[in-house]
Amino acid sequence: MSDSPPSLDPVQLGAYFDLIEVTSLLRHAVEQQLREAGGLSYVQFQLLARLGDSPTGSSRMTDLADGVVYSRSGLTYQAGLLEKAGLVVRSPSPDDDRGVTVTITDAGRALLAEVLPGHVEVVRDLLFQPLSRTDVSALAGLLAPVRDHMRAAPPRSAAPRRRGGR
Amino acid sequence: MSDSPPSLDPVQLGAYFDLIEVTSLLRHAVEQQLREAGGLSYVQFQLLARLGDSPTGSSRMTDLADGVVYSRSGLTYQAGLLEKAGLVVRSPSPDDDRGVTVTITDAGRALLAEVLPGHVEVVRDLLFQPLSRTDVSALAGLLAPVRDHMRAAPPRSAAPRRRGGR
DNA sequence: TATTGTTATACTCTATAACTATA
DNA sequence: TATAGTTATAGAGTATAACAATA
Repeated sequence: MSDSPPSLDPVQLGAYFDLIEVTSLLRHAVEQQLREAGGLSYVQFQLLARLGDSPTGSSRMTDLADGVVYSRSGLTYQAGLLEKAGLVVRSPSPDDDRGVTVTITDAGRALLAEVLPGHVEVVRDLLFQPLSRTDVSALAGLLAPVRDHMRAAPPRSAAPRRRGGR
Repeated sequence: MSDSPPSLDPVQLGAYFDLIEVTSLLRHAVEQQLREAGGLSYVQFQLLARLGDSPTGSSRMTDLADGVVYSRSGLTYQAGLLEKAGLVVRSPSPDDDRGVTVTITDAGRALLAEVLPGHVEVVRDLLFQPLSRTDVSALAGLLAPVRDHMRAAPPRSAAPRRRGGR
């Protein structure tokens, strides 16, 4: 089961630990802000933000699930919550009768707008404050290839049978 | 409520999104590996790893809770699970009769050893594969100050009244 | 037959508040 | 009075499997 060096070198280890710690703390802080400012979980915020970014303000369930790394049923659950709160609407997809199109409502946009400044503030104060402009560019440059690599490579052990990557 | 520029610049935004996406995917993959290889959640793995790293193999509850960003009761819950599984033992602290010392057992160390290679493999394949040695150094160099900054700065909006940072 | 989405269900995790015991 | 830890409890989130409807 182990056919490779059993450990990471110290620098890798440090980078890995710091990455985990930094994002844990950031996530924690952001979730708290979102909860207090708009009663939103991070996933709900991501869904709203994604819809808000879309030019049409809508998206199909499957595309949303793929984008947010989520199970189907989990998305149905969250979409149900958002719909109950009046932040999105679900309607049958025009081209595919099996599909469901989720659309952000005006109330959804309003809540997004209300929550965003605080969100941005937390991210800036916590993540970017100790980084120079150059640092941020460097960070972005390092993360982009990793992101692309991860998107391309399914977890190997997981069922690569289904679709893109679950 | 908003007294600052409402958005991040595009480079910051990209870095932020990529950071979230990368760690989400990494976390997902790692959690799956840990679950399959040893029936451990990520938090449980973190606790075991922390104890395994300690020279004595033990730690006080409070120190563990602080380290893993956790509520007291949450740690009690997890420690209970680990103890029930025979991976750790809890005993009264020698110096402070209020305290509880958690110690990793041989079985805990064995499980850790069994799970670690696969864990390392996932991290290497997913996170480090597209990064050169120099890249990793640069990443570590960027994350370290952020980590220190976050450790130092409590979420501001949260109650800074209690202890370190909840 | 494959895909979309929902439902039912069961489980894990996390946090809050109340409580006990020791410093 | 303050701190360490536990307990009770309640709620949110997640995933799996079975299902209905359409492609």
